[in-house]
Amino acid sequence: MFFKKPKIEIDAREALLQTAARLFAKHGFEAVSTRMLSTEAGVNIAMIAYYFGSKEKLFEAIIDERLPKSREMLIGFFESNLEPWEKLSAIINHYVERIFNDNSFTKLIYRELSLQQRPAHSERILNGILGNWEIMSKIIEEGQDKGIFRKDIDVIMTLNSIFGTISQMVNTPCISAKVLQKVNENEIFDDDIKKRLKSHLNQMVKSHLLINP
Amino acid sequence: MFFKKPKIEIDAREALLQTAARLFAKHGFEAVSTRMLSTEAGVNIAMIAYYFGSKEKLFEAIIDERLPKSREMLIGFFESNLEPWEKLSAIINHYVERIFNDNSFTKLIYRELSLQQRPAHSERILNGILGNWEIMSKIIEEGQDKGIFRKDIDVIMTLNSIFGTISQMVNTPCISAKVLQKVNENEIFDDDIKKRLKSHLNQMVKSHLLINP
DNA sequence: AAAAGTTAATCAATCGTTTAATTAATTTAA
DNA sequence: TTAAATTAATTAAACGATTGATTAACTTTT
Repeated sequence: MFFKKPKIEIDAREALLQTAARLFAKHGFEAVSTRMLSTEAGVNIAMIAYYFGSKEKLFEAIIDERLPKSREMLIGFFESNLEPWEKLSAIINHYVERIFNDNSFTKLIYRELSLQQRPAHSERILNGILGNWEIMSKIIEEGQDKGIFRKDIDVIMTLNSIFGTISQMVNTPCISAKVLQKVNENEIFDDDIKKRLKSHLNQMVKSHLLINP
Repeated sequence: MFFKKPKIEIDAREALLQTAARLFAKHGFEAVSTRMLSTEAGVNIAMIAYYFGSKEKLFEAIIDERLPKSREMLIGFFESNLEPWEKLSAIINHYVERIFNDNSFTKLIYRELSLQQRPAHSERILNGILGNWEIMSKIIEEGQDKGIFRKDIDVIMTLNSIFGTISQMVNTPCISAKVLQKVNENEIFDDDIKKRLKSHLNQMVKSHLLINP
């Protein structure tokens, strides 16, 4: 044989992780049965316990795998030599890009925080998010120290608005879809809307933060 | 007998409606069993089927009861003789007041829209919200026509930010609580934070919308 | 007497998890 | 290099528990 058989199939563990992230985001943790999950992933139901211990620990594995990536991005911009506003703008654009590419994980963690049913999950997620907010806060404070940003703004509430705007698009795209008269909810996540969201967020935060917009 | 025995106890139907709204908001629809619900409401489990037909129809009854109230408030401000900005500001303040008073219903409908598991529910909720957004849009357009509001802003994205900011506080108060170093999540919903949220939203939307802020 | 409301018990279905048996892959020993 | 031994991976079947819903008997109200 000249060519090895290409290994297209991913292993059971990875299949479970990916399928679970997608299904949990779509239907919610409780609504996804272990049977539905294992069938969709194309593996035996016992593989959940074998690789993760339980359905709940599978959820935690998803969180632990994806949360750290967000932090790396933020630190990258934070430590760059961009001006404060450029840093903030770059981060906003990066977040928008990400959720338009794949919003399942964001949907997942926001709903988990909203429910607060599983303290272990919430704790993990909260610690991750807290670190991100601290970095964002520092950037805004940096801009204030440099005399570029207004000092009479509420930093935490401003972050609430930035992430609130984004999560509104992630968690209830059906509203925007209906208002924009799209037939299908997924039509929301196209290049046109992405551009509009970026432009709007930048414009709004800019006029809110900058002393000389 | 001079005095009738005061009827303090609410009937089974009302007890189920109130308890269900609270529990669904806290734990999610799937996580609330009919046994947990009926026990908490202090009625027999069979009362759910007797009064509503099923657990799902009980959910729909909650929606149909509360959604119309939101519309009345909006129309009231819309038809008032306030200036566009005053209308918008009053509505924002009203929404903030409401969620700080009781956020369970808001939490409920946002999670339902996020999940989109039960199309009948989503449809009901969406129609209600769509009407609200249309009224808000008209107010903004009214301000634009009067030359008070900027014309180069994205109306729908602006509404996304307003409601996104509010729903961020409703759905993930734990983030704000952690950032603001509150011990308990519920400490977020106090008068201080309410004032801050109102002030921030007004300030941000004002500088975003008004030509002469 | 009729209707409305309420009860405890039970229904089949599904839940997450576990078991014991079997196959596949890897390591060890000759 | 080969065969045996060991470990890892996977399977179908079953576990007890819980799910939403229903039944028929009973009590209260009209």
